[in-house]
Amino acid sequence: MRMSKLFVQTLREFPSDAEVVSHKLLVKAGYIKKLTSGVYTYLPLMWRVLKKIENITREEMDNAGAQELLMPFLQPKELWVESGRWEAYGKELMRLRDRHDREMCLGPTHEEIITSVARDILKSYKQLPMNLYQIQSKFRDEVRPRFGLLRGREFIMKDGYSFGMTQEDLDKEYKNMADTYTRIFNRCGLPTKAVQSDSGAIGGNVSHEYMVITDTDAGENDVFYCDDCDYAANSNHAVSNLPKAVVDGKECGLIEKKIVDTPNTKTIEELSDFLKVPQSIICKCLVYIADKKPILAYIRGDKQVEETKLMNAVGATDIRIATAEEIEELMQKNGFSARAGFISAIGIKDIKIIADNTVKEMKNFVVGINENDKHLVGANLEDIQVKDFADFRLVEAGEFCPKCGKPLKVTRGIEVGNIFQLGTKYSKPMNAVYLDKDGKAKPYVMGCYGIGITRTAAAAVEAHYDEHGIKWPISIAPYHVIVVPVSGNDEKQKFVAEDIYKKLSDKGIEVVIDDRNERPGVKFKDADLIGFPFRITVGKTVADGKVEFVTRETGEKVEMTPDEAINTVVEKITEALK
RNA sequence: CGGGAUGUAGCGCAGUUUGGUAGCGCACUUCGCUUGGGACGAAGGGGUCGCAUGUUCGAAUCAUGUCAUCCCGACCA
Repeated sequence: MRMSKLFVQTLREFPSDAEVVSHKLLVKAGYIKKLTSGVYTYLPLMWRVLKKIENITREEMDNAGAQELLMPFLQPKELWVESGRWEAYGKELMRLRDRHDREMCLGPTHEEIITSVARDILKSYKQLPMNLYQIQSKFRDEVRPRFGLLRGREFIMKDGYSFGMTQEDLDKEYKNMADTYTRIFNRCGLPTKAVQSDSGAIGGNVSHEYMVITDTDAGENDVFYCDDCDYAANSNHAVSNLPKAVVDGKECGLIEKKIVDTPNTKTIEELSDFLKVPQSIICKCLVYIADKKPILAYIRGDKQVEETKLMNAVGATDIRIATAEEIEELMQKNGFSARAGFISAIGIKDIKIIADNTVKEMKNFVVGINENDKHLVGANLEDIQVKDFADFRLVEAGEFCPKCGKPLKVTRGIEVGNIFQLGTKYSKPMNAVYLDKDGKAKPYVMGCYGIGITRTAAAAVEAHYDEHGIKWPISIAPYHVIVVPVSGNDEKQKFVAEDIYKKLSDKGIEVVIDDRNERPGVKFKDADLIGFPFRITVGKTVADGKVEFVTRETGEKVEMTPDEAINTVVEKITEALK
C-alpha cells in the first residue's frame, strides 16, 4: 500500500469528545469515525485490525471443533417471547416495527435464534455434541455508550453456542472453550485473566469473564485476584474470608441491651465516632428497591453491599438503592418517621428482609430501631428478626482468598470475552430437544461463548501505546512495516525505498511505503501514531549502503543494509506469527 | 432517568455579555521554497452558525420550544 493512496487522515489534535486512550488514539490516527453516539465507521486501517482479530478467532474456533454460520441481525418478537426475554431483556434490546406494525428487534445476542435453528436440525443424540459460532454486528441500546469502541451500541462480536446431552458434555466443551479463549487472546498479544463472574441477563450458573488488566478508567470492572493461587473473580461474584474484627459488643463495652440517644448520627462513621465503638459492631439496615418493591438488607457496618449479589440473593432482576422519598413513604406506611441511618426491620410489614452472612457472627451489636436519633445497643439476632441470610458483601482488597487464604488484590479490567454454562435455560422453555438412545425427548444442555471483537481491538490499544501513539502487537497490526524515504527529491533514497517495498511485498509482508511529498517529521509522526510495528528509514546513510531499522515497541534503531533489513522483517514477522 | 455542559468548515476553537449580515489555527487546492521528528511564503476552495418558531428594519448573538453530543451519577455482556 502506498501512503499517498491510503484512505486515512491523521489529526493534529485529539478529538474533544474522547475520554479514554483507545478512543482518542483510534480517532486521531484515522482508524474510526463516529456516525452517532456509540456507532462507528471502521475505516480501512481499523477494518484490517478487526479482520485479523476475527481470523485468529476463526482459526482457533475451527481448530476447537466449532463450525461457523451466520444468523440474521433482524429478529422477530415471537422467539423472544418464547424465551421470556422480550420482557426480561429490557430497554437494552433495540426494538423496531416493520411496515405491518410487526414488532422486531436487532440482535443483541443470539441464544433464541440458535436454539430455534438447532431444535429443527439437531434431533438425534447422534448429532451431539455440536458447537456453532458466528461473527457479526450486535446491537444494544446502551443507556450510556462511552469510551469509543469499548462500549458501543453497535459492535462486532463472536458468539458461539454449544449443544450437548449432559452436564459432562457441557463441562468438557466449557473447558475446551476456556482453553481456546486463552489461546485467542494470547495470539492477539493480550494477556487476559479468566475471572469468575455473575451471569447477568444471559442466564445460567457457571461463567467466566476474560479480562484485560488495566489501571485506567477504561477498565470498567473491578477484579479481585490472588497472586498465590489462580483465584480471580469479578466484584459481582467475588467472595473472601474476612480479617478478624470486633464482632461481639462485649469486647468494646456494650454489655447491656438498651436504647441510647444518638443525635444526628446519620452515617456509620458518625455513629461509630459518637458511641466510640468500631464500625464492625454496628449493624446497618439499607432499603433497596428490587423489581420495584422495597426490601430491607442488613449488613455489618464496615462493609458495603454488592448490588448484583444482593439482587441474585433475593431473586430479583433489577435492583437499586431506595431514594430518601421512597424510604419516607415506606416508613409512613408502617407508622414510623425514621430517616436513613435509623432504620430497622422491626415493625415493617409485608417486606422481604435479608441479612448478609457477616451479620450472623455479630453479638451485642448496635442497630437502628426506626426512631430518629436513637439506636439499640447490645442487640442480638432476635432483635432484628432476620430469617434469611446470604452473601452480598462487596469484597475489598486485603481480605483473604477463599481458596488459599492469602490476601486478595484488586485491579481494573476490560472484559473482552466471556463463557457461560447455560444448561437448559433456553432449551427447556423453547422446547429444544433431541431424542436419546431410548427414544426419549430431552432438552439440550447448552453453553454460550462470546468475544467482543471491536472491544478486543480497543483493549489492545489500551494495553499497548505510548505518548507517540499506538504500538500494535504484530499479530493484529493493520500493516507490519512502513518504508520511509526521508528526502522527497533524493533519487537514490527513492529507488532504494521502492526496491525494499517491492521485495517485501513479493515476500507477502504487509508493507506500506510513505511516498508522500511530506517532510520527514510528518512521516515519522504518522508512522508512530498509526503504530506500524517496524519502520525502515531510508535516509542519508543510503550513500554508505545502509538503512535504519526501527522497532516501534522498544524504539530501538539499528543500521543495516537493505537486504539485512528485509531479512530482519521477514524473520521477525514469521517468528511473531508462528 | 437525575445533575452539569456544549452545538459556528473535515478537526480544534474565537465571536454571543452590548443584535449590524462570520473569523482564526490545522487539514484541503495551486505555485514557490524546504526535506532526519508535525517547516515557510503567496494565492485559493469550503459554513442556510444543530433545527423550528417568535421578537426586530436587521438574529450566530435575544426569547420559547425541540433535537443532538459529551461529562458525572444511576444502569449494564
